[in-house]
Amino acid sequence: MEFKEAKNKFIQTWGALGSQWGINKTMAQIHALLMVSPESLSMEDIMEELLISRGNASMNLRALMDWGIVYKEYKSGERKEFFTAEKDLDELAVKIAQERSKREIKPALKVLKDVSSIDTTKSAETKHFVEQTSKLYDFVLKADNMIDKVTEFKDNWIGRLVMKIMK
Amino acid sequence: MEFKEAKNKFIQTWGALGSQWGINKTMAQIHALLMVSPESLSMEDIMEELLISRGNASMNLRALMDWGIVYKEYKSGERKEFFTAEKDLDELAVKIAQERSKREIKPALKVLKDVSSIDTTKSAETKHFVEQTSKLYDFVLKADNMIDKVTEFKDNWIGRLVMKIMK
DNA sequence: AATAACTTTCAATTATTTTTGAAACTTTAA
DNA sequence: TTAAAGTTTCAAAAATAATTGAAAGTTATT
Repeated sequence: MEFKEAKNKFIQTWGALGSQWGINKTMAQIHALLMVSPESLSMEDIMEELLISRGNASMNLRALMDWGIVYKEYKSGERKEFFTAEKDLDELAVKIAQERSKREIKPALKVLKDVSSIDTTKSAETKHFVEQTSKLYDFVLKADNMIDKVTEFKDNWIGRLVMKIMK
Repeated sequence: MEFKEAKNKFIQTWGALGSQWGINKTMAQIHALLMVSPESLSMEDIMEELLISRGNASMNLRALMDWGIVYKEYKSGERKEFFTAEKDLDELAVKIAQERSKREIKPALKVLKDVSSIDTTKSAETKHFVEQTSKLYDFVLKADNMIDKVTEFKDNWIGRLVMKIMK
């Protein structure tokens, strides 16, 4: 396998993985492309490499910047904007986790809290419902708190110890 | 808010969350419904409650059973099949994680390994590519190993200690 | 072995999401 | 201040994914 083929395979795979996880294909592909580009790329470069339209590139670059995992760069003497990806993978993981927590988990938690707070003096069915949704609330809250803790966690000694134990 | 409204809100929210994470809406809704049902439900019950077709119910129940998070039950005297959800949340989380690992992460890892193994004696661009994809391979492998370890992890003492530290 | 009860399959339809492309907008340089 | 270079927006089109429903397939009962 030579470079061009490997690069394309990587971009396609990353795109497919993204769409299985609720991130749109182009967004994941742009990110993949920027990850393996030693130099920052212009919108033109990206459109050309991925064969996508200007609008598509613009919208997905905006989304990636909103997620905080792609940055704009200005080159002196150049008028256009260049883009580059967050390449520190720990940083990347934390940002993605935080963003998804904020957008998806936090709102779901609110609903779980609400629905698990209904008056339970009624039927057995209601009791079971409240029981289950309360458990779910606790569980999701715990999982979500772990995300919040990861940033600090990966820097302290016991964290590193545990990482080691987990291989 | 009374029971019926709460139940509906829960099912809708869980369905929406599912589709943001690459699980189809109906599949997540059926699971949600079974989670809060004290009794196991027939396909008929599920169709009626979620207003979906027989085919849809059948296919998504099959998928949930493939994931190992919904089980068939037979009631004596009844000819039809009843369904019930895994209600132990730790068990649920582990099964979902394992399933997604098997279906999505493992194949992606294979690709990462392949593309990061190309001949690096060529251009600087190639060197950078191999460097980045190798890092990614190590990172994803580590994350995936953590999933494999969670089952045992949650049962042993240091695991519980760390859980406590993480609040 | 025929029939009734129930489940699965899958081509066609419907719904949802993504992408395009051209117009509107913004910024910079002359 | 104008025109060129570049970017964003968004309605319409295309692509993708989910759903239906009826026919085919199974299994249990008489």
